[in-house]
Amino acid sequence: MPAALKEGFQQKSSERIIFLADMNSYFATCEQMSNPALRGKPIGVGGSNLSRTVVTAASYEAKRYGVKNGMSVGEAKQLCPELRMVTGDPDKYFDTTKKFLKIFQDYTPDIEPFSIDEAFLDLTGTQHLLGSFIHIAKEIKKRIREEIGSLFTCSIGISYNKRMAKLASSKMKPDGLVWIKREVSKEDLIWFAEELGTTKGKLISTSEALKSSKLTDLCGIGSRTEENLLNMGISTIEGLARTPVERLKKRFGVYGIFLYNLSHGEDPSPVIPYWLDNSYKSMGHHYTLPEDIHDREKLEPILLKLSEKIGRKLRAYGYKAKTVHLFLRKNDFTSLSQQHTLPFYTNDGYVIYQEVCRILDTWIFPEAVRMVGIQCSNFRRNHDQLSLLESEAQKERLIQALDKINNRFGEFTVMRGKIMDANLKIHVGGYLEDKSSLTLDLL
DNA sequence: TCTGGGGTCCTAGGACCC
DNA sequence: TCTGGGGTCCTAGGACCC
Repeated sequence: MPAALKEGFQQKSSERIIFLADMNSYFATCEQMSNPALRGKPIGVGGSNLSRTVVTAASYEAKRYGVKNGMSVGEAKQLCPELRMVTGDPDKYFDTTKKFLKIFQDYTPDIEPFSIDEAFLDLTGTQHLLGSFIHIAKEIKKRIREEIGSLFTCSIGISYNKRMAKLASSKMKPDGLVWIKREVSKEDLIWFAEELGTTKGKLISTSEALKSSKLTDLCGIGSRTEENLLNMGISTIEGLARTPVERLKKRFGVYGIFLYNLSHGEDPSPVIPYWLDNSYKSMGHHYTLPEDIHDREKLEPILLKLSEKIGRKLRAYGYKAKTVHLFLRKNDFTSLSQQHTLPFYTNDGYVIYQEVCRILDTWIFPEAVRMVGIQCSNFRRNHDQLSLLESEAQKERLIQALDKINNRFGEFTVMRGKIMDANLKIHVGGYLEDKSSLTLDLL
């Protein structure tokens, strides 16, 4: 092996090196780690109401039966009768996410979390410091197993831009290590095999990778765009790549240029480190009702609960919001949706709730509601912790007190009277609608 | 087999201001 | 009284991701 090759590929100096690390069957593995009884078993993680949910994440044991993420529980159980459904616990997953991001930090500060279970790493220019990229990828895999949990595996895709790295990571699941390079020589293949050792992985060229992929395998092309392309007579990535960019621009606008680039394996978008942009643009909660609701009175306590939850999240992250968005899904899957912008910013769940009610006032209440969602947007950073007005200040102090209690004892230890009426959760206490006085009735 | 819950970005049209 | 054009804010809706 020539010494020059040992150093790695002859990358053009302008070429970037991007990793996408994707945790495999993430939620399911988190559940199997925290509950040994679930290990080695086909499980699915779903929403709070397991009869009206979909499988958010299936364990690999379940995937072997053909269970896929996004499948309804009924369908999944047909494929795999012994499938065990577990209600998801976002806080638990988020804690684990923080752990693997911390591992990544040892290799580069340029980390862009892409979702709760995957992140882009820009390793451009770090090779001489850290050794070959294959070595880094192998080490990351090893450390995740050793430091976070033996069941955790991740697929790592390496390429010269984000979307190709993403495609690479999807080419071998679970636990794969795939590099997509513009061109692959015989020497490259030999070097790669040697570096890889016993680790599962492969090296493929861009053209090979694109040829073996469907349009929707590319991150950024969903079913609607696929349909639209099909109507234009484009059914493959090759077909898309042959289409004049002008035609795509005419049909899709700016998005057309993105599609054109994508079909050629190009994606100029930078890795944006989390420390440059960790801001939220919106926060919300959706809730699929255990049973359809037919009248407004039954829905109100749930709306209040969702509003309070958003308020707490806004406060936790130091935001105030100005726009409130209400969304109802009827049992026939049509929906009602409206947004209102307030003349001021708020992080008070009750204010959000009141605005939701004002929207509701303008609607004829549907016959049967299946799902309800509230979303807040139009944020401002909440620098002034306490308002100047004394009544406002009092309200804010109360909210802070509630937050403290909730943070200590878990969500909804303290709830407003109305939430208790809803009988949604075991309640320990409540406080009166008169927000100037805090009354805790501890049972 | 009836389809969850958390987000992101973009476009287009209307209101309003200067 | 009529008119143009730019900028911003707001709402609705559509697409995408995991």
